[in-house]
Amino acid sequence: MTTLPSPRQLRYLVALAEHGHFGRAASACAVTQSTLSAGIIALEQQLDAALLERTGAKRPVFTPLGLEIVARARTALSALEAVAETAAAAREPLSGPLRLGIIPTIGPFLLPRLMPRLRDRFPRLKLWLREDLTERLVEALEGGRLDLLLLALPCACGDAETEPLGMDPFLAALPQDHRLAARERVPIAVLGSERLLLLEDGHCLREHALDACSLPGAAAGEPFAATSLYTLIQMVASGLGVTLVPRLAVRGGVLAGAPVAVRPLDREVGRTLGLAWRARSPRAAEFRGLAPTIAEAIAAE
Amino acid sequence: MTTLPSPRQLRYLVALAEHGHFGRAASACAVTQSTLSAGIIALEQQLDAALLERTGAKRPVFTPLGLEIVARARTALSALEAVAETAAAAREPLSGPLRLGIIPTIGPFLLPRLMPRLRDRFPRLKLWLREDLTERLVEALEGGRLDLLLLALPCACGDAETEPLGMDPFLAALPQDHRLAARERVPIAVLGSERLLLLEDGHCLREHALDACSLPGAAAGEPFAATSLYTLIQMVASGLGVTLVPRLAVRGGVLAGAPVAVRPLDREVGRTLGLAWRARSPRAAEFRGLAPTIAEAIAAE
DNA sequence: CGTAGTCATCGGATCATCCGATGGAAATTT
DNA sequence: AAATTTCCATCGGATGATCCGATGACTACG
Repeated sequence: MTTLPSPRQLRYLVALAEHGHFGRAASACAVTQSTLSAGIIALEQQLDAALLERTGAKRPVFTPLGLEIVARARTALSALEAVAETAAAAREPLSGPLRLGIIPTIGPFLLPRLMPRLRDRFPRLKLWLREDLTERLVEALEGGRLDLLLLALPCACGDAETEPLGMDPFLAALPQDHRLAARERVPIAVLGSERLLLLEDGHCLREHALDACSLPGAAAGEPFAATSLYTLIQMVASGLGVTLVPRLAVRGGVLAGAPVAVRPLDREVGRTLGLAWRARSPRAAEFRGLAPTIAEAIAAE
Repeated sequence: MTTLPSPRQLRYLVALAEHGHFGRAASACAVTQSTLSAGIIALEQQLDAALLERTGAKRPVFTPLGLEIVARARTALSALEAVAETAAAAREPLSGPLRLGIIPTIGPFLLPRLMPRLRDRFPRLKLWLREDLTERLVEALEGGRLDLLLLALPCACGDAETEPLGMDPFLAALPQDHRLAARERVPIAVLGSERLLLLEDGHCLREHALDACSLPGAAAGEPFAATSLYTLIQMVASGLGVTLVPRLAVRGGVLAGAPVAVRPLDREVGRTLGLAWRARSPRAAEFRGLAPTIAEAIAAE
């Protein structure tokens, strides 16, 4: 059985790598510079490895091995944190800080109904919200800067674990005087011959809507891409074309009195909303426990 | 910044889970029972979590949370070990114990040429060999019981990292008096109408050979599956049918004087031999350094 | 009722870690 | 060129964590 490096010393090393300065790294660890310096030296002795180039340079310079060790130290430290977090999560589930990422085509429309429910059922939960495109949210999730994502499935979310929450059907949004507005339901087939407006690239809603209509991506005229669902609706109201909006957004008030008619499609298509989290997160069980409440908010009128 | 659990106490906990007995776990950790007991209690207090059911039972019983914590403690400990191992590997690369798994259609034929080369170039390397089917080797690799695999690609080796070492072409093996033995090269197309003998299920060589001939798996008569390349050759010698053998095995002496003719095929097909290791292994760089030597042994006459 | 087995607790010794002060080298200023 | 500043390494002494051996408490079993 080999002797394991001390987590404290690993923390010193990681802090030193982050700050590039003994003194600042020391105060970040709430110890004196001498302690941190001695800790690094002791670590180098225990590992029998040169981590820093001791050339008397102004700033500490890491050897290649040193950088490698720093990377492994980071993962070891977060694995240790996971032990403590698992215990903390079991102590009082669904409490404490939770960093939630939401895509822009869900957030503004769902949160007004979701937040009161969450405050009601999990009063000790402290939600930190961040709204961004799927791709960036997934990056932040994998980087550990977010704990949980609320987005539209399927998505390229790597090795994250996902849980579907419910269907969000698409509705056709038309200018009020459009000839199709007279019909009870809009056939998907005719959309291909209309001027179909979409969100700009990067919004998953764009791809999901095209998929739903079985249209190729190129069919969408690029100059008419909107930057948000609100502006998209305004464009429809101006008679520039038609679009698909998620029912969630309509219920969330995206129309806001604009002269736009929404009609169901002749075949129910839509997107599936879902949660995503790091598969190895100590709080995975908690997140699953959150799902019913969110699903309820999605299904609510 | 949260307070991290002590690795020592985590080790106590894991040992207790493994031995199910305070005294034996303690001696496994080279401490007294009292130390281990106190360590577990201190860990429970620091985590503020009940890990054991303290019912005065004969054997320690873990709570569900306790088992979860044990699992996370294991990964945290191995992450810490990885730090130390990275330093050790950098100190003297390609030395120390290396647990190598090899599939049966490579091992007996390559090792006689490989081992002297390894002893020559890496005299401090201590090889532990295990021969088994691909599937079990991959299991052992992921379970940490093996460090490195030598097998035929492509294989379902999960998230392991692989490095190709070289091509091992297939040759047709025929009874010496077989009519095809008179030809310089054997056309792949005619093999479908011959009685094709293969290794039994589980050997990757079986699938790779069928793939090479673009034959469906069902085409192989099950009653004629052999358990090793040696017995397969004996079956060919007895006139039961024909087969494909890797050139590596022929050069390794699999024929052993049997009345069997080997002929190249009309199109060069074969399998790719390669190495596989856990992507996060601290010794990944070492393993890559091993590849040229093995490739040389494969390519050698 | 006594014995064996097992885990928890206690007192005292030991060792790792920490801090403040100081040393010494390089960069910067005067 | 000398003085000053900045920065990292080292030292001595205080503190706290960890360890051990002995002992206590509980259960199981004959």
